[in-house]
Amino acid sequence: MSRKPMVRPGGRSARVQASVHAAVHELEAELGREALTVPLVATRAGVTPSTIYRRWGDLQELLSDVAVERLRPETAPEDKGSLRSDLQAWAEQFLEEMAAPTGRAYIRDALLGDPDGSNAGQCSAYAAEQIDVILDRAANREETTPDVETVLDRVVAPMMYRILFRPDGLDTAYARQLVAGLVGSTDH
Amino acid sequence: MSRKPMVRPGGRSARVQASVHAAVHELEAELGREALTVPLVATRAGVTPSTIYRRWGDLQELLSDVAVERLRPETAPEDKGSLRSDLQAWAEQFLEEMAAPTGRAYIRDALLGDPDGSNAGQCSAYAAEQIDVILDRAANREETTPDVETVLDRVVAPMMYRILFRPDGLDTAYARQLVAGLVGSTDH
DNA sequence: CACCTTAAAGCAAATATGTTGCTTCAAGTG
DNA sequence: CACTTGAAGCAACATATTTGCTTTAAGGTG
Repeated sequence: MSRKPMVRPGGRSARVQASVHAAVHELEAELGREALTVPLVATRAGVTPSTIYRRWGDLQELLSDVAVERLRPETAPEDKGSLRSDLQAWAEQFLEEMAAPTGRAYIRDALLGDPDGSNAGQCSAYAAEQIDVILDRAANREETTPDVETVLDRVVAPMMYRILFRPDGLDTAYARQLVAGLVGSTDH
Repeated sequence: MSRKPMVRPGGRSARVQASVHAAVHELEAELGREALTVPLVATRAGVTPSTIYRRWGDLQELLSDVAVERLRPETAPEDKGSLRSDLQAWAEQFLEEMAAPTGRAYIRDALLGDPDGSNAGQCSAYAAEQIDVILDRAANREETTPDVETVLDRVVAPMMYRILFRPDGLDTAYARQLVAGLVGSTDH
């Protein structure tokens, strides 16, 4: 981790980090992502620009941090009673969130200001965690389950690919179809 | 297409575009991608910075253009005699090129400076074209073939996902395995 | 082939952003 | 309650970006 926080918790650094993140959120909401600049964020956060430059390097790395924070899932995936329906529900929600303009912007930001790939890795880890929960549940029900890597390849990757490279005509049916293709061919 | 060329071909604009692109290539080779700035590129290209700002908007959009140009495949995929071996050879080469540091940088650039997604779409279109050639050939041999979308989902997307989100431990075996999984389950 | 028309390029001044050395502050340590 | 130390503030400086206006040359017209 190049320049990341590693904050003395509770101290001044922590307060600065919090107010900078908050400023980004506010300004994104008020002016839109395009209008953000480091000096602007700094002013809103009540901090000098050089503080931001020294801690984050540049706007992209800051936005990348904020984006990853926002991409962290907030709730465990819902229990729908079977592997297939759990996965479908999760995939549909994932696609809905990520394919929306806001979601796409966060993904791009997370990827962009990420010299060493750690933020991108974090995003993938979040998805893997959620899938893990679903697969564990299925295993406890004695269902046959694919492994996490396979779900990433067959469900998450295609959705992400389309979100990033071919953003048109994505809908929840696509997510269902991917899951059906996987679970259908796995548990015969 | 927001601000793109739309050049009177052969005219001054075309020369400027060519010399700017050339300058980017030279400077990337000499100083590395990190060191590029608009004024630097402008000077090398023998052009004023405002020309670049007006035509491309900013450095990222310029680099995105250049990156897409470089991601264009140069040769048709090799004919290895069967769908499976054609796809495996193509996928291996694709993964090798794209997972290398240079390739990763181009993909990132292409995605990043791409407000409307047209450059990213172009990348995907390149892959689709190559796959199309392979599938046509296979169809002429009377092989059973998946459609292009399926190959994108099952082969290209997983490779891209890992390149972008989990760049570690990628090798050509992974590409082979993806193709085997697809062709195995398709032409039984 | 001279003469318009019109995008696009050049130029330069004004503005905004990013960088750096040095000073000051305050959280944790003995 | 000093003392140490990483992080923040400040200010001067260096670069990069934007903008209004002028000039150039490509392509069309009579």
